[in-house]
This record gives sequence, C-alpha cells and structure tokens, in this order.
Amino acid sequence: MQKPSIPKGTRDFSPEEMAKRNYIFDTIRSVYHLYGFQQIETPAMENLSTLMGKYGEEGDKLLFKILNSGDFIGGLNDAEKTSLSSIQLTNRISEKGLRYDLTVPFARYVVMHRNEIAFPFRRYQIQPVWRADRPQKGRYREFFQCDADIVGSDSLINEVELIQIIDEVFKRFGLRVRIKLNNRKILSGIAEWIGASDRLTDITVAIDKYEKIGADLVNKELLEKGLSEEAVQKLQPVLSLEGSASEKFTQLKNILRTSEVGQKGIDELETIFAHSERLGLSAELELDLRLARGLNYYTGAILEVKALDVEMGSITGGGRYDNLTGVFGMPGVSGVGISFGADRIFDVLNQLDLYPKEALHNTRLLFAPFGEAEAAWCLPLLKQFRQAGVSAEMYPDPAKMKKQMSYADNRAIPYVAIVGTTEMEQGTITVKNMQTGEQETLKPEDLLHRLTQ
RNA sequence: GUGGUUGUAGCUCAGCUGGUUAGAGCGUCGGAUUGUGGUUCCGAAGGUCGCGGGUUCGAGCCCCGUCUCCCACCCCA
Repeated sequence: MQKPSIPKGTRDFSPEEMAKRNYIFDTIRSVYHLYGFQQIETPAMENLSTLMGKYGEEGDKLLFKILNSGDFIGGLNDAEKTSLSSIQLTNRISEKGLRYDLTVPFARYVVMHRNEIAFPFRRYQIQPVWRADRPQKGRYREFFQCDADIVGSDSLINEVELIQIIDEVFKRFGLRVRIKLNNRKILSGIAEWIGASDRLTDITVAIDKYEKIGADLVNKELLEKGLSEEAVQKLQPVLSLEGSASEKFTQLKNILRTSEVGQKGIDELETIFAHSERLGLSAELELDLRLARGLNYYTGAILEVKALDVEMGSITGGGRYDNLTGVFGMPGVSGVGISFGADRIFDVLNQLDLYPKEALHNTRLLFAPFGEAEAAWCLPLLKQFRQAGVSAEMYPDPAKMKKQMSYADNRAIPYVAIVGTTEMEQGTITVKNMQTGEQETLKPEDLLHRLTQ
C-alpha cells in the first residue's frame, strides 16, 4: 500500500488551525457586514472561456484546467492526436477550469444577474481559489481570498470605504500594517511623460520590484525591455521622490503638468488621501509611486498592504477596474475591490502569535463518568448544560479516570465533572478545575450557574 | 515554466570510507496507581530509509530517473 499524500501546494488543516482560520474569516466577515456588504458564492469551476485572457499571458498558464468527462479523446482523428500543439489539444479536451481569483467570476456573476442586482452592488465573497504556481512560503496552489467589491459606482468614496475596512480589520487583528496606494493613471502619465506610453506594462512590472532589487537592477531591466537610455533617465526623479504624501503630490503635479491622465490620477489620489486623513486611520497610509501590481485589469487606484513586523509578501491587495464586465458584454460598469489574503494573514498571525484566547473556543466542561450507569445519569445533565450555552461533552467509553483526565488535559478542557456512585446517590457533581487542580462537590445547578456567569 | 536544494518512526533529527539485526529525544499506547491529568519510573508498539531503476558479493550511504519540500527567478494572496 502506497503512503497517502496530497497534491503539491495543498494543505490539511487541523482542528487548532481551523479555529485560528475561522477567527480570521469571522473577523473579516463581520467587518464586511458592518459596512453593508452582502455575501455571494460562485462555483469552484468556471467555463474556460470565462477565465482565459483575463489575467494576461502568465495568468493563463497558471489556470488549472479540467479534463472533459467521458471519452475526451474520441472526437480527435489520428492526425490531430499527433499534430496538435499542446495548447490546441487543451482547447479540444478541456472546457472548464478552476477559478483563479474571485474578481473575474464576480464580473461574470454581475453580467448574468444584472437585472436582479440593485446597484451600486456591495458584495463580498470568501472562497478558495487555485493557481498552478510553483509553491513557496506563503504561496500555495489552493488558498482563500476574502474579496469585497463595489460595482456600479464611480465615486472615490468607495475607495475610502475600502481603506476604512482594511484599517478596521487589521486593527481587530492587532497587526501593524502599512497601506500603500498608487494610481494606474499616474503610472500612465509617467509613461507618457518619458515618451514610452506603449510600454506601460513593462514599466509597471519593472518598477514594482524597486523595493526588492533596487534602482540599478530596475533600470537594467527597463533597458533590456527596450526603453531608451533617455527615457530611463527621465524616470529616475519620479521613482526616487521622497517625503510626505503632500510633498510627493506637489512635485508630481509639476512633473506631470502636461499629462491629462496623470493629473486625473493625482486628483483622485488626493481626494482619497484627504478623506482618509479626515476620518483617521490606525494604519500608515503611504503614497508609493513604485507600487504597480500585476493584474492588468486595474485602471485607477491600486493598493497593497504590508505587515510591518514580519517578512511576508503583500497580505491584501486591490484597486479600481473600469471595465471588467465589458468583456462579458456589459460595458460602462466601474468597480473597485479589495482582497484579504487569508492564508498569508494566517501565517503572519501565527508568527506573531496574535490570536486571542477566547477565539480558539473549545469544550469547557467534560463529563467523566465512572461507568455506564453514571454515563446514563449524566446524559440529561449534559443536555441541560448545552441548553444553557455551555460547550460540553462526555467521555463516551467506560474508561479509567486517569485516561479521561489525560483526555481533558490533552484537549485543554478547563473543567471536568466527575460522576461516580457517590455523586449519583447524592445528586451532585464533583468538578475539577484543571488549571488549579482544585476540586469541589456541587449541585448541578450551582455549577451551571457558575459556568454561565 | 527556469535554476538550485531537501527527503530516515507521528514530530525533530543521528547514522563513520558502502559491511551483520537502522538508532535517539519528544509524542503515542500499556503498567507502577481498579476515584483523578500535567511531574517521575518501568515497558511496548511504531521503518518497503520518498518512489522506481542501476552499480556492487553487499546500498540508508554511490549513479540515473521521478515525485515532494524549501529557496531564487517568473508571477502573485
């Protein structure tokens, strides 16, 4: 018999891990509700035609494809079997794929349900997504995203609200973060200004690495991508802008004074900054002109969140996309959204051990009967405690007290109710506090009262 | 997808230049203790040495392939 295993980049979650993960999901969910977002779910698999071409060439490669059911090879003749390229063959034998993110399926959802939706539509969605990426620390092939989007509204107030949500969620986690903001329109303006409008994607991909690899290597990459020496030189003062957001805005306005789109981007960000500063934030809010983000459907504000106290990639991302539903035949709908990376947040909270004790809820009371008669006597009590909201369980087998005690110890159950013939006769329970080791004999209703105070 | 690295008990790891029956700690289970856990003592179970092939009288160790883990790219949560 072969040892069992699970696919590369996937994980099992133990009860303890699930308690922690649910704490994360519950926290995010309750903040979403607080801000008036409604939950939807979409299927794990989508038609490949929905997914392909939405994430760029790289993204298409990372899609998990599902083999057609039945005799998927039957429709091919012998010549096709040998002559088709693997891409052509894929198109013939696979027409479904696992979702790569939640945003594109959401766009598909909005188009299909446009007549039922009241716009502006504030929806959230917490589901797993799959990417055929090579796994690494903080990178899995199956992971959860926690998306919130607002579609059908151009207002920058939506961006401000999403930033408030991010701030509130990380405040509740007790995690210090920096929210980095930029705007694709500013990046367009910069590309225009250095005379390389057509190279926007290459520029954004390169400068996105600035923090990691430094100015020299970014410039080297830009030159390799075919930008002129002059254009790269012209870019330098923009990339190295320092100071507060307002100082950066002042300088940027001057640099991009001839670029209409650039000015628009600056105006948008200034509005978002002004509102956010007025409302107040616990997190740091930073204008980062080197922030670019890969997903090429973003058209306006873009944002990313970094944890301050631990080394980890971005733990939340988002931005505005002006025409995501356009590819599904519904033009003119603007949306803006964020996505919490639950799996990375999980890793970060683990490293810093930031879980509140009460979040890792557990059985509070274990009934430890000496035999079957005692167990039967305990059953109604068990029900009574549960009805009063005390999470309780009973050791079901007639086992030695030592074994029942070590079970309670192992499960970290704080109270054990010991019931033997003496207790049954007297109608009492002997309760042991597992932390202090103290033990006393009480009437069941007194114990119940104590545990529900 | 490219390059590198790793894999021995449930976990963390030893294992000599290739040489008899592959070890330790922790954990698990049983007992010391038939009404009491966390400490202590005694004992036991648990391994096709990731998988497949090769070299050799002989392979955990050498060679090839493959899978996995981790790291750097690519990209991203």
